Amino acid sequence: MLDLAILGLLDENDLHGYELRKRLGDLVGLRLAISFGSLYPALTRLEKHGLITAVSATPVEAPPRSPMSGSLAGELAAFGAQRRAATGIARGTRGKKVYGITDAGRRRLVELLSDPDVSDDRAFPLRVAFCRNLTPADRLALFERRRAELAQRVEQRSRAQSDGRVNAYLRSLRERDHAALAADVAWLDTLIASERAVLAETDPPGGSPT
Amino acid sequence: MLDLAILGLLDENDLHGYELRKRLGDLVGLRLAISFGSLYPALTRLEKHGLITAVSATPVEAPPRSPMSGSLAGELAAFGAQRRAATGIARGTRGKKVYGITDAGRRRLVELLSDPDVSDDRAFPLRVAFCRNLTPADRLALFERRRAELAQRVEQRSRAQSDGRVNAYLRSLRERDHAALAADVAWLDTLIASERAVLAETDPPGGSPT
DNA sequence: GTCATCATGTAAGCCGTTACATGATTGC
DNA sequence: GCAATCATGTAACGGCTTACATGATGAC
Repeated sequence: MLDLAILGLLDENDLHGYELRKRLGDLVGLRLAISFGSLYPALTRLEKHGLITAVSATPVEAPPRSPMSGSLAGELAAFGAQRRAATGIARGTRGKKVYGITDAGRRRLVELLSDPDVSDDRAFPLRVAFCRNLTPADRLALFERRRAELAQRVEQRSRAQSDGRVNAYLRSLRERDHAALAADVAWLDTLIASERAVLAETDPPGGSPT
Repeated sequence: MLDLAILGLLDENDLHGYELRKRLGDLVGLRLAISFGSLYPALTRLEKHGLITAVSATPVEAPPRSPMSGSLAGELAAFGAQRRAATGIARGTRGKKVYGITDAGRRRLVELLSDPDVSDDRAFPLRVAFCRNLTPADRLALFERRRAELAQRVEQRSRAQSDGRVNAYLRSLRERDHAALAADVAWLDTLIASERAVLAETDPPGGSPT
């Protein structure tokens, strides 16, 4: 799951570990605040496997680093950054290790997104977050598999539900659970519908008459 | 979390490990299919700590083990539990290790239910499932703490949300996330309301005027 | 010059998993 | 007798956490 998150984010931007973690935090809300203790080893591992690579320079965008965006301070900081670059102390090459994704990494990302197993509730939102890397058809397949998975869970629940000894809290809990599942299915239905629309648009409207 | 589940279930019924696991499965739907590899060591540990104890006999209820239930079979099993060798049918004393909760275990259960930290999304449903072991006031406090936690998450989301570069999938994901949170808050509100009603009933309707 | 923040990393440990090993009971 | 299920356990490992250690940079 961590791999997916890292590859997905690096596919959008070159980033260093610290920044990567921040992005993860507000990516989906997602309750996904990975700790450094797992992030850095993961980065090292991915680099060793050739899926990402350390690119020494340019943190991608002009980093608006501090809230006190007073133009004076900002320009001073920018000036300092250049000076330091000139003198070889440049922030961006020294302490920081900026990573970028490789072609192999991109392939791996698609592979992770295409995994037929959609039962992991934590990972699925991540896969949706980065699913722009899939073809419309594969995206559709992903959503439909997930929908089937959830539908199956609904069915399972309704089967096992009828044991007599349930107190009010248990019942309430089950109702909540059921409602959440139903909402998720409905959400997937909207995703599926819009993906079908995209596919219909891409295909010749007349269709291919065999 | 496992401890909570085990103690909660054993507080309802004496059970052996195998059965315990099955109950966990359909307790809340809850995506909580604990494996034996963690269940049995946990039982051993809890027993060592005196929170549960092995009670050799009586699987609690007449176990409707096979479709050919019939009161006869049930009574034979109950009988056999005491004098097993007589019929050779009873499977309730030999291989099985039936556990029951101790007073210390019950205290521990209440302690776990009362833990002020309500941020664990997996554990919270379990706590609701067993919250009948709390006083109405403590139950109310539990629900309210959880509501506050979720409200805080909502707030957090709405703050971090406004970074420009979000594609359609990310946006959809966030909407889903937000809807799920809102639904959960609404659910807690119903729990809170009904708990308040209980408290109002218990308290003298005149209240204590100060 | 000192403190907060940014930044990277290691070590130990927790909590759970899968895989493996064993054996009793029952149906056929 | 043999297979399926019930039942208990151990061993190895996985993924992530917390705590710890280190150091650079920038604000004041």
